[in-house]
Amino acid sequence: MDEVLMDGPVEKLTQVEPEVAWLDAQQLDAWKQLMGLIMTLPVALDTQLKRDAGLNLFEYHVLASLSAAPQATLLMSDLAEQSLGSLSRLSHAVSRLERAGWVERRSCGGAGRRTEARLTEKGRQLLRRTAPGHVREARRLVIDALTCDALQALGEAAGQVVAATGLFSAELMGRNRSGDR
Amino acid sequence: MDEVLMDGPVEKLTQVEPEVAWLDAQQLDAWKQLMGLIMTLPVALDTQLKRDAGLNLFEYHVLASLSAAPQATLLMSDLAEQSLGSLSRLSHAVSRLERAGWVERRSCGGAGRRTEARLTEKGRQLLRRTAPGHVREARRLVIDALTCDALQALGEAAGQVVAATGLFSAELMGRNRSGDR
DNA sequence: AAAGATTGACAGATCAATCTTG
DNA sequence: CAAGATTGATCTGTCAATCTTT
Repeated sequence: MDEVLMDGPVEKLTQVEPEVAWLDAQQLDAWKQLMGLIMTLPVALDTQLKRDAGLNLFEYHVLASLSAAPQATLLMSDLAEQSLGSLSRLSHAVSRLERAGWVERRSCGGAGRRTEARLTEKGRQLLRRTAPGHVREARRLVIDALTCDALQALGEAAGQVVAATGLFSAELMGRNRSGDR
Repeated sequence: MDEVLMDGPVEKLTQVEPEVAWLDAQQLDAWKQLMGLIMTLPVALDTQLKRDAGLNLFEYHVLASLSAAPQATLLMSDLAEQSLGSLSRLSHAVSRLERAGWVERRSCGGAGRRTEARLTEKGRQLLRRTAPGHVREARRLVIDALTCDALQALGEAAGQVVAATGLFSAELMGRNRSGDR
């Protein structure tokens, strides 16, 4: 079985492509496991949350980010960063959450069309009810499935990948380097 | 800033919930990095593939799985497993790929409504053109962003998470345990 | 005009229902 | 009828265009 996934086509490339180094067997194996993770874990987490609370993972993150903020309130653009999503994705999500009565919007002064989102009491209650089941799933799939060291290593590596994408500010994800604070 | 994400609400639970152990600071940090990874990496890979080849990551996996199979042909249900997706998701995806002329369906005898998918020559060419850019992105974001050891650790951990979800057969993901074969 | 946010059209995923063949 | 696959409705995310406020 000649894999033509990441170790390259069998035939020589005659492309303009500036020569890529294909992956060796070890790298390829790690890559496949990682693809398994990203195709699998979000689905599993979404499924549990949707079943038990009618939320998806992103919406959960939105509620959780708000609940952690002073006044349970955050500017939309800050909330987007905290929740690891685009502003557009957030805006749609908040519309849904607002419709359900879990979040409220409030436009506030300042440059641009500044808007704050606030977690309602009803939203806080939902989160309180939902968190235990979510944590249980997190433990089952990840935390308790790995040794302490393996979990640390996973976290470290994940952090470096996120940094490499450049999609979210380093400070946001920060606070994990060994022994600080 | 009292986080109410995974370390639990500040107030005591008065739920029927059978007591969950909240995450400690280290676990929480690893979890957050992991969430960063799964919200971030698929988006980055999809973006590159869509821009350069009009494919998303799942469709790429479908083509790649076929190209690695004998006769570049696979039963739909086997292809779904190989590509890490549901049968329904696959069916929709193959319809698109077929419309574009990259894959062909062919119903074949046997129990149920057995159908084989085959990579066309045109599909193989697309994959050949597309692979280098995808590998380059994989290197940039993951392979070359980590030390060799960190990558191995990431792969190992990812494999165990996939196993914990139970979503894909162990044999499928297998072949990575230390030193076998 | 620039920052901040929303919108609508469209592509893709999921779920439940349905179809097909042995 | 059971295994295998498809379908359609519905929901979510993305992208580009647009709106609003300073």
